[in-house]
Amino acid sequence: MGNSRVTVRWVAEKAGVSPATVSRVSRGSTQVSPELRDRVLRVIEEHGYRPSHFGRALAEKRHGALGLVFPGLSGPYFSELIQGFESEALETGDQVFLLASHYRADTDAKVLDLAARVDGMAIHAGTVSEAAVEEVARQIRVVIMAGEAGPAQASVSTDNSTVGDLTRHLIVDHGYRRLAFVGHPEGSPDVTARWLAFLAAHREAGVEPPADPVRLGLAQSDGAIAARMLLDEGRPPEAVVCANDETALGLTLGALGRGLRVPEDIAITGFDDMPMAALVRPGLTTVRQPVRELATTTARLLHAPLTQKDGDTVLDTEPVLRGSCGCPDGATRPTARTGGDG
Amino acid sequence: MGNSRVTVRWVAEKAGVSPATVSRVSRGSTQVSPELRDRVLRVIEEHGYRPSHFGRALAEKRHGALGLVFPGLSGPYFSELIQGFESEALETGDQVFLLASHYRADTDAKVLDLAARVDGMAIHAGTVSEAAVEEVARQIRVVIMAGEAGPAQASVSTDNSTVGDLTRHLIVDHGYRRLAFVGHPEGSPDVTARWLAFLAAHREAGVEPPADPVRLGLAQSDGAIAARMLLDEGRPPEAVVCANDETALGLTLGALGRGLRVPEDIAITGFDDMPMAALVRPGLTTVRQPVRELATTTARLLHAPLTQKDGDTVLDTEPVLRGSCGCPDGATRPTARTGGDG
DNA sequence: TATGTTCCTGAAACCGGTTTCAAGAGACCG
DNA sequence: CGGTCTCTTGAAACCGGTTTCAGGAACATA
Repeated sequence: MGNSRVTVRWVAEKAGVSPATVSRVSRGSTQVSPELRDRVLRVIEEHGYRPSHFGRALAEKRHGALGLVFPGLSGPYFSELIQGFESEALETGDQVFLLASHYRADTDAKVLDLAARVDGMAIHAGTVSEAAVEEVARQIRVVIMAGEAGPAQASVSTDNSTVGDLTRHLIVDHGYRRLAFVGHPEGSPDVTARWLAFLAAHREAGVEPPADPVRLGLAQSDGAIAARMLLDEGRPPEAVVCANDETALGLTLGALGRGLRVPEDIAITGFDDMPMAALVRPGLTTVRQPVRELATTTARLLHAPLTQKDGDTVLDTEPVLRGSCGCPDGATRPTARTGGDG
Repeated sequence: MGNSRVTVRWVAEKAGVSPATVSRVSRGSTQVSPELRDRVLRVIEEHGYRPSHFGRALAEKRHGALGLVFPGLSGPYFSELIQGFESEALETGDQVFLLASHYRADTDAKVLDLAARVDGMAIHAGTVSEAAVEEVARQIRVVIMAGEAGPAQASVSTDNSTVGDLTRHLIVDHGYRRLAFVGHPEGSPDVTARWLAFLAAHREAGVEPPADPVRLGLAQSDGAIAARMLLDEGRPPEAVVCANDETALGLTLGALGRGLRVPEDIAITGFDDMPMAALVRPGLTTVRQPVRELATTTARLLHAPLTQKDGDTVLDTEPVLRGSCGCPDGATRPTARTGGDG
């Protein structure tokens, strides 16, 4: 029934009206008399007429769709990101098209292709080349998530400096001196900022930081690999700051599986405050970031008028102290930047 | 530069040719003389002309895109699924549009909307209502992944009966008598089949199965919740068969965090053989399924001619024995269905 | 009755591509 | 030199909607 044979003109003829009237009925315009409306609706119903997306988009000069580009889908971070973005797009009746780069080389081409099918695009920082972003921004509105934007785009990100607070907490409040950092600073702007905050906190506290981070990805399996690298060698660190919760949990699993105790033998922290962080024992000390707000803000910016000056929005984050850093499993705030009270 | 102002006709006038010629050049037809081709290419290059997706799709009556619908993005299973699907679609020059349902109620509407923008759609079983699938199948070609298809669609799935082999292995080879199953059979056809295989193996071995499964989702956090439900009560099971690796790892984390040993205090198995399964200690006993092949087969079916009789494809799976069930951490095959050799 | 409003409707143009078809130019053949 | 064939090119139709614009009917007002 719902065949592609049925077009406006076909329905029009069948109902004995003009294509204009069919169009008006199908878009719900009030400018049609009740009798004609009924007649048209009956034909539409009976033959399962659905306006072609082709024709409508061409005539309206808009797709009614937004693009969302991000690196991969491991874990709840992107899941939350996507859900937030979609719920906001729902408000404006837009469809969302997802594009996961998987860090593949042909991502730029796909993004360009996608740009021809959507009205605006949100791009997670670090997934697409700068040149491709510029090119897309030339055609449609672009917002960068979790990173800085070029002059032509807006951006929304979260405050990564809280990793510095967490690091200070480990050094000052718990007295750890030999820390490690798991994450690949060159891999994404977020990790870069977290690594720099980690270093800055060491400098401030007068403690020698590790020469290099443990350069691994953000998946849980990377945390398991980190466990092998850090725990199977001579002298494990006292505390490990992970770039996100995923790796922190992978590392925890590796430590426990090796018979180590957390935090007595090794303290571990993450970033994101994903649901698992509160469910594991001991609870994972981490940083809570408003992922959903990041997504909804981005979606809203994509709908703002093009003329508006956007600038870069930075959302607040906060430390969440649980058992894995050595705190009792009820959270408190870490030592403030100006002075320490143990 | 790359303004939307530049259309075929505009470029044509600028280059002193007809729109037909511009179209021919832009699609790479050989039926154009070198001089004209050069002239047109120069104008295209200079003004950044990009054929409107609207117009092209309307004229060609195809979108050059496939839809992929699945419930969520937790973990590597869907990541692998998506990558496999995309790599196959790349072969045919198709764009892939992802739609994650997140088990939300408005998924049917989104799927219908998506159906108007793609040439074919792969739908992961259990994400969309039967009625919506039928409706979509009426408009475009549909393939069901990981579940059974209605009469109008094809399907590709993997063999879940291997969970029975694994269960038998736990009962016969390791002598466990009190087993639990973590997963929600009503949630997806895959879990249904795994739960039934779990029950069948009990019946076959003459061992009393648990009255009910532990009805939880497929995320790692569900495994952590299962740990709370199974381990904090009076009498924990000797072995737990989890519906997938994610939950198995969440459960493992919960068990280790409570000071239990795996497999001495509790044996645990999963399904998927994701990368983490081999990285944790002890290694996770699980079932390997060809997720990538599942995806590529699906994508290929979407391109097959519409007239072809499709039927349902079932891909093989195999058990992978590691330390978490009690085996030594080098894998062997479990007891065959006909007889046991301990 | 003449005039002015308001409301409804359809003809036609338009969105931006592709493709068919026929015409014109030039090459080849007898 | 006339006829046929091949190659290149542009005019025009087409894909399936939306929207402008003007005409006609019904109704109100003077």
